[in-house]
Amino acid sequence: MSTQASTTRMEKIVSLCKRRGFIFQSSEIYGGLNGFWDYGPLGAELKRNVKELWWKSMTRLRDDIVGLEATIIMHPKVWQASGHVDTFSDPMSTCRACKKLVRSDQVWDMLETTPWAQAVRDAAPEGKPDPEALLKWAKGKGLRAVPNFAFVKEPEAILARVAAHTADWDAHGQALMQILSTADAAGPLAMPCPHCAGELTEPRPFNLMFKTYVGPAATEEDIAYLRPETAQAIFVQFKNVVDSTRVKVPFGICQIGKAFRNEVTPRNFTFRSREFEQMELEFFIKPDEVVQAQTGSVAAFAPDAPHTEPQPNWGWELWHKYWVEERFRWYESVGLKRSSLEEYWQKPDELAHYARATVDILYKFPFGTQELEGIAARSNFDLTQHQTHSGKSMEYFDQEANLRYVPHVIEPSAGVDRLILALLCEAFEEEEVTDEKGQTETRTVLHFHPRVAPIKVGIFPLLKNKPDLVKKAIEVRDLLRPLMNVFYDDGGAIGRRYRRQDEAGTPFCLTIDFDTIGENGPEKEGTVTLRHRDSMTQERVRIADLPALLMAKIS
RNA sequence: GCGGGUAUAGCUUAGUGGUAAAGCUCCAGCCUUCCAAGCUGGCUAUGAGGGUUCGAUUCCCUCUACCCGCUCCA
Repeated sequence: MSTQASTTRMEKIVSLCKRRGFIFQSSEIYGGLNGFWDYGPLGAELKRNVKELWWKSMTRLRDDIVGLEATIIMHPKVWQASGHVDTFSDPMSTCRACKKLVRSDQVWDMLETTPWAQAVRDAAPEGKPDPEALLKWAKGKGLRAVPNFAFVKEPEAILARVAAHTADWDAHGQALMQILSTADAAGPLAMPCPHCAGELTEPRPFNLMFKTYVGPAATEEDIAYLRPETAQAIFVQFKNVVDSTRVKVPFGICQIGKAFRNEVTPRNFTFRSREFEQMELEFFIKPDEVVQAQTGSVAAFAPDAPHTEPQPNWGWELWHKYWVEERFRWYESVGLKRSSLEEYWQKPDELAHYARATVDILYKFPFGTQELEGIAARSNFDLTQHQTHSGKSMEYFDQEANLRYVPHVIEPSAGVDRLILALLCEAFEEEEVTDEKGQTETRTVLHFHPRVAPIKVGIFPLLKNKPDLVKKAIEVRDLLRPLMNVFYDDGGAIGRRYRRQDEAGTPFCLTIDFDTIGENGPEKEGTVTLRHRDSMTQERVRIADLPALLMAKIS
């Protein structure tokens, strides 16, 4: 899809979301708030359905996973142990030339291995600049390699500043490098961009964690954070769950909940938001050594073998693979085609320091193929961290193996809001429809899987000025209402009402007509028209059969 | 945070330094025997703040939000 077409498609989806009440801008009447979105009536139903299906597939349909619902604000030490306090607050600089965003504290490290920076260091033995060598480089190789470098642009003027420098030169050449990077003699000293040698802006703090204060005093000691992920709560409560539920490794703890990140750039509608919801599972497994000791071997990965039935001799690799496959199956069950998804194995240099392997499940959004879920093999990093920081043992006693160990973990971690957006993108279609008169028109329809559709069935009396039809329609509504989300509508022509439900993604509509109330003979009495959203076909169904028929389709 | 673009009704668009226009949607009524029919009536808008001006939706500035890049990994 071209950029133009994909942007237009995305705009249409955003517009539909607002028009029909799926997603609104947060605080819209005050101008909105960057990175925050609300779900309207239809969106709220859609999201509830999705979360419910995930929760059900994790907890109720399995006997090896239990649920948890923890608080958003936790002890600040949790985030020190997890590493978030360190990794989520970086000073950042932007390059004025190439506009890249760089972590300020990594600039000097990055320059260590940069060829052009090495050339500059070569022209300054022991950190003491050699003006002739520098000038030669600036007018030759430097000019070709890093034309954005301030020194290359004005070698003579900056060399004069180097000569006027009276303080000591440091052996790493940082003082020299800063003078060479700074274009404005009157301004503060700059750092060079490791990518293009352009001038970097002043470091600015980027705190990705939202801070708040616990208690009214609001002093430094009261600082707490809104959780940037739900996973840590699971690790923190690991012991309590083990002690209270009789679970045995391998087992999982799952949680759905809000998380908060002060993103640099919220973008792409709800895709990257500052307040978002996660569905995370931490699946605890035996360390490979324990599996080895118990079963004599750790099963090796075989590319063609299915990994649908867990085995006692599985090590982390097979458990990881198992969860990747499970998660793909689940995405297909809520209506994302396998062909719309991609599986991406992170390269070794992309892996977080704690991860042995991470697979991303990506969805082909109109704005690009982007991550819905990451499935990480995290070893026992997190539990060990919390053991160290809290001083409390996170060891599990394995009766079968007669061993004590800190379990390893496989973490499938999904973004709910991203999934909702993917479902909307997947479902959205503008169809050309030709009517009886040969006129073509556009039918906007959301092809949600009935399982996730916000409204399951629309219920219409064919005509609203015929009390018998209305009365019967209300009876049908009351019959189905306790079982599923129904929408009763008697406004406008019947075709209009069908189309309204198409835009809402309602898979079924029922029309109560004169046959239903027995005007055309007893054999048709008690039947209604069941209209299907995707095919627009109709069938005749007995009212008495509706509950079972519809329940089968939506569950 | 940086660069580029955009901002008029619920949606899509028009227009103007002097009363803001239309289509669709929505609401009410009439009509209507299965795919956005018709008739009548109705609600609703210049993102926020400041400046220039007798007068600003229009010109200028600031802010905010959205879209596209840099960045990001739920």
